[in-house]
Amino acid sequence: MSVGIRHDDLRRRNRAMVISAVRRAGQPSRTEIAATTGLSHSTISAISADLIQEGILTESKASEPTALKRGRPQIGLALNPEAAAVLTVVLSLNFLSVAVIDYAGQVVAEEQQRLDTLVMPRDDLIGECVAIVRRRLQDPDLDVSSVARLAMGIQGITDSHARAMLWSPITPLTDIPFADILEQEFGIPATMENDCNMMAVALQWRDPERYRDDFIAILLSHGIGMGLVLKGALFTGTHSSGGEFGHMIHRPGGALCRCGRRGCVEAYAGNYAIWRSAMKMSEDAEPVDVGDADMRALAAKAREKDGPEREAYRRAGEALGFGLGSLFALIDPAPVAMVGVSAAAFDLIEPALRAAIAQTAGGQHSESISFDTEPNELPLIREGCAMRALTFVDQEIFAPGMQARAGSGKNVA
Amino acid sequence: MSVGIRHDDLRRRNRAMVISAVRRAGQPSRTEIAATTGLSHSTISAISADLIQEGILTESKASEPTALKRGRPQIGLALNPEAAAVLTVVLSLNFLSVAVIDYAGQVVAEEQQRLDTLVMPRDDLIGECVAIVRRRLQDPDLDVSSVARLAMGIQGITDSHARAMLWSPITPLTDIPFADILEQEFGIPATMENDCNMMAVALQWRDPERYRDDFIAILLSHGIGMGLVLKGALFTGTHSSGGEFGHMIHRPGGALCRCGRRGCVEAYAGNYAIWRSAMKMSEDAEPVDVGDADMRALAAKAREKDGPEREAYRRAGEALGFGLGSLFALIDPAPVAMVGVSAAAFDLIEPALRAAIAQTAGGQHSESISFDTEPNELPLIREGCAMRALTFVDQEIFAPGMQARAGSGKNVA
DNA sequence: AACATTTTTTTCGACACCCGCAATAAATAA
DNA sequence: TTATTTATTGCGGGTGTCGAAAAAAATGTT
Repeated sequence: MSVGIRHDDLRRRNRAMVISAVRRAGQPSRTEIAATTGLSHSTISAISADLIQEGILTESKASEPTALKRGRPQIGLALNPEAAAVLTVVLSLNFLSVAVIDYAGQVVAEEQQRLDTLVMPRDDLIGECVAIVRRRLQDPDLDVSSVARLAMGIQGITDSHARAMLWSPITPLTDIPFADILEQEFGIPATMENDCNMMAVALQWRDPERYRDDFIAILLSHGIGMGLVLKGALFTGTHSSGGEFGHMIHRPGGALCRCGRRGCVEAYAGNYAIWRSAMKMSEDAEPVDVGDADMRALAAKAREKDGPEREAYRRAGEALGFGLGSLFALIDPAPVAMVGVSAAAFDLIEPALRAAIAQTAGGQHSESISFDTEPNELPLIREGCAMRALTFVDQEIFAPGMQARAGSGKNVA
Repeated sequence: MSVGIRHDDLRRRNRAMVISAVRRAGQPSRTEIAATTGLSHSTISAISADLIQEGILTESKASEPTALKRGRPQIGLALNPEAAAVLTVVLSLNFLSVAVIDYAGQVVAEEQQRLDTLVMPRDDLIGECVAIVRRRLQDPDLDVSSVARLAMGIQGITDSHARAMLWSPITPLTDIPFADILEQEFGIPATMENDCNMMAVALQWRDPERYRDDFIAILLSHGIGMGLVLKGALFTGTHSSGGEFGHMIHRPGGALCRCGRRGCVEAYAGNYAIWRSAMKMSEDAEPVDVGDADMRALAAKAREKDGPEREAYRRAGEALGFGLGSLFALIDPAPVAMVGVSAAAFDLIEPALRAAIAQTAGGQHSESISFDTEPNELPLIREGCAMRALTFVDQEIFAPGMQARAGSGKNVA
């Protein structure tokens, strides 16, 4: 049922491709773009002339350090920062932050706020989110009409269309259609993204060498989350955001998980599980939230001497290793980024993880699987939301389907 | 790095789309094709005139039963059976079969053969495969030059480019580049496909209502295999054929698996595992191949009275249930087809499977997950290979990139 | 300093493709 | 026999891309 390609789609797609090439490459010349896209110079010339005229791209002659070559110097093309703006909202445990980002990807304003997400009633939680966005949009330095997209990120499960939060560990509330709420409130298209997916998106932009076609981002925090990129594209479930790595089964009928079930990977490797194990509490003990400082202290103790703390990290590593082994059986091994506060304790986790993965089919060449760590997840999530929103603007607003293109070309420098 | 769309790609893609629409719909009229593809009537008219002229499609006025409508009757378009042919090779335990299929998908010739795959030396195994293909190609009824593609299917792991068998349970041999071998021998493009992937492809063609965008085909046989379709496309690993569901970890350090590791799903749910368990053998006992007749007898005994046989199936169901639960945590639930000899014993497996999956995050609405069974996998594998090869011909040969189109239009009726 | 060389970018003419609309074809209903 | 309905084809127009040539903008050379 895939649909045919019309003649006008052609221009649309090639426009999108040029924009995307510029966003990826920074300041490519027309010749470079022609090379990477495979289109002819004439076409690139025509499209970029359009884009410059519409104020989406600018010519940046500022490429002095090139020189030293014969021939006419290349003219770098860059994204016009004033072409549009996007706004990100990241909601995490007891913490809310927003940022305004210009079209070139630079943060131009931000605001953060503490709040008790675990106990707030539904209307308050929604209200605070709406209020902080409104404050940013009312900033006199900001041209509201240029804000073309809102992207919200949250820890937990979202639906596969990125419209609503279905479930989250940071609140007992469920099924909040944040995307619809924000759209109705501000009249700006919005999405509700899963935090780990956004981490993966951000990594892809930060380090495209390492994180390109296939890789995994795992959040080691209160819960265990995963963002998965396969064949260059973000992998999502068929109904939800999917990739609930933390709730793959490690030991059938095993330790109590925060999700209410038993034996999930998270029930051995989540912060609360490590804590519970280190404190020699029962595996049936109710999960509790553990502060980052406490986790760091726990890791320090585990490094100091062998004892229940070290054993707790060992068990976490084992659960993660067998879980990754099962995952790798499905998708083949890929580079892994460990993100979050417990990623700072990865030295304690890694030996058991590697030992476990080596016992699985997916870990055939376990020594060659490489792990990278990044203790702070929030900047990654924000960055991912920003890039998600910006690429939406690139594709859907600046290379629109069949809508009138009038009105989108604005803010000419 | 995705490449731009050139002007000539346009026609190519739309040609491919028309062919694909005809293959899917059977005998659609030009108007129907225009509707499903979204292209204009003029375009469809022009493209189908080309395709008819080249002998790829034919007009089949044979649609008498339509009638009863006013207006000019539709002219059905059909694939010209003589436009090309493909050849499938299915290699399974002690069994080799080939079939020649015409462009419309009808089997025109087949041949089968027993052989001792487990003990054959490398050259003999390859030699037998080549020989049986050669015999079919030398059939005087067949125009060799019309054979446009070979597709071979094998139980086991293949590489992600469908070129080579990497590992298979039917032989101790590894890394046989069957695709290259066949191509060199016969000068016809070939692929080496994973059996379960082909089962999934076949199901998608057989019952597109049920098996469309997202579904799972699981082979319950000597080993446990899986073919996975996500968002309408066959899912493969990044390096191998992937989807080694049978080697996800059910119980860390548990029963001995045929792969040499411990605790895999297959070590509880493969035929040998069920047999081992029913015979009250140790979980460390070396896996043995069990005949289909023995498995059917075992299932009969399990149905008759409660005992170790029934318990063995229960355990298999549990392993499959927890495995599916972990899988569903990643991709969300989807319809499942159980294929293979033990699928005929699914009545014995299902209760424990459902009980297990209900204990997992992926089994949230476990009662709504539906299972279908199909005891005979070989026809499915062959069908999948055939469709794979035919769609390749559709896309790469009859809607070629920039190659000269001369020489592909042949066999005009 | 003038001219040659190199490389990038733009311009121009040609060609291919798709679309919309009108015309034609082929049936049924009145 | 004529009107109506539906399917298919033909034609003119518009748009997009490509290739080749020209123009532009630098460095090297004499």
